Amino acid sequence: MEKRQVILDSPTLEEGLKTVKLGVSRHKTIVIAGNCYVDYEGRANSKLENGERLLILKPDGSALVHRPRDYPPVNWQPPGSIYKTSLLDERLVIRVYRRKDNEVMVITYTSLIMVAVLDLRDFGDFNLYASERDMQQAILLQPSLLEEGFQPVAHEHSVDPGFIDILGRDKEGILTIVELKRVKASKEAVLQLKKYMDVIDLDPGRRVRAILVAPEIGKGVQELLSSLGYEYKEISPQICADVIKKRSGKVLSEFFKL
Amino acid sequence: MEKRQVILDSPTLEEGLKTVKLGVSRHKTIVIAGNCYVDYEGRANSKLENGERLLILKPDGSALVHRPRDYPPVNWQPPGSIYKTSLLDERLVIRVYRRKDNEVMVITYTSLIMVAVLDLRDFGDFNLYASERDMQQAILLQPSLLEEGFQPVAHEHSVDPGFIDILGRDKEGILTIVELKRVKASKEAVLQLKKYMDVIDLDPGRRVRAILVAPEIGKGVQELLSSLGYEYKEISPQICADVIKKRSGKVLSEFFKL
DNA sequence: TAATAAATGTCGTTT
DNA sequence: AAACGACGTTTATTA
Repeated sequence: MEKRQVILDSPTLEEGLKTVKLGVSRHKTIVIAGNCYVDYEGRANSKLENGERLLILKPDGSALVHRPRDYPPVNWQPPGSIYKTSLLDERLVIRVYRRKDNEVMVITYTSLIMVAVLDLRDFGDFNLYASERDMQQAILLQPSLLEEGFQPVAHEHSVDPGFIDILGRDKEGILTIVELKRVKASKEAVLQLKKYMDVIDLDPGRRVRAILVAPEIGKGVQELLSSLGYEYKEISPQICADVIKKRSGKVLSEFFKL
Repeated sequence: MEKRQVILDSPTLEEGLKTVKLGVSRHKTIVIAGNCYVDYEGRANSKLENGERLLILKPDGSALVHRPRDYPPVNWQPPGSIYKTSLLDERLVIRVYRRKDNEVMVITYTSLIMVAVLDLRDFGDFNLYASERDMQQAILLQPSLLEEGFQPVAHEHSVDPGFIDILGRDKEGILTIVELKRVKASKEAVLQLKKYMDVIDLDPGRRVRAILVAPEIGKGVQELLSSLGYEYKEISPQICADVIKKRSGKVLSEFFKL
């Protein structure tokens, strides 16, 4: 079996160029380390002076320049970019161009520490739990999570300004609007809820409840919420994830009983 | 001079473990490629099934798992995480723990394509131009950019709900509130402006102008703006960046005249 | 294409 | 520590 990667330790710029060109043409994932500077022009402009960084070029046209610190890349291009490599004035120049926003990022290497062309095969599933979507699912599966007697009527109910996360009726039959947040509720969340109430709660003769669901709420936000006559219910996304897991398990075990 | 990097092509898990441990203890930047699965538990939970990915471990405790596609990492930890590597059941396990939020990401490699321990030296300056801050600076340097006769009075003026980007007087001496956006103005931007007007424009006998500055504005947003009696002025962050560049040049040349 | 909201958002600043 | 807004935010969803 032929080798699926080419890894060069301290290559010359010429060797690096040749290998990068090969990797780009074959749509491989390329990792480059070396001394470089980076110029970016597009929605903004930036200049990164000389230093040693990692560059990752992916087959889908996304590119990342990483310093040896920080979580976000210092410079980047989202997917769909086009790579052009060349040797100019004793420098390896990698131009990453993105048509959208007419953006260009140019990485200029003056010396190379490593060039790796990798053929990464990745078809594994990725699943994320405890998202806002999961909170919605959990309450739809087990409405008592919100409160006893709650009955969902609709979810993602389209109203003028957007979508109501959950629309339902409480045990008294009163129309109830539910807004979900997977993180501490902000003033924004209350305003979002208000926006929906402004179009739903038009008839003064009919009472409508508004409930903000979140794992946490600030004092000021709670005050704003109360001043509008809205309510807060503490539910964490993790608990929702657990509910889904249990319910799925139950569904599965019930399936096996058949 | 001793080599500043260790690069292994298709190492065994044992070799990989040894090299990664060395790199971690010496606070190097580590790049690993290989077949792995990833589990994350913290603010949310996730499971990434088997596949070939890149892992980057930085000396500051930030960690990134990159698939061969997409701009964002599929899994990650922000700076401040702690690495623990071990060999378990014929698998190289890298545990990345972050005290904040009690988050843990576990990458389990079943085979290795590459392990690179790099000593990246990076002290280069990074500068970004055409930020919202730059727009503020440009208008303060050259107020006519906003409109003829405009006179800034204050910037980042603290009022109850936050900070007014620029506060000034127009050529008639009328108090003017300016809100800056470096991207297309959204409804949010108008509401932000309204928030400030609600506390500034209290005296009906005194006229106060509100101007939203942005490179672009949507039709609906323009309507909302107009309905409130506010104004829109088109200015791009790029033009502001140019003004700053020119002005700095002018200041510099004036400096040399002395 | 435009608008809107979510994100394991992250990151800085200011109270 | 908490709140708030910027970010080259990116990304997905929906009208």
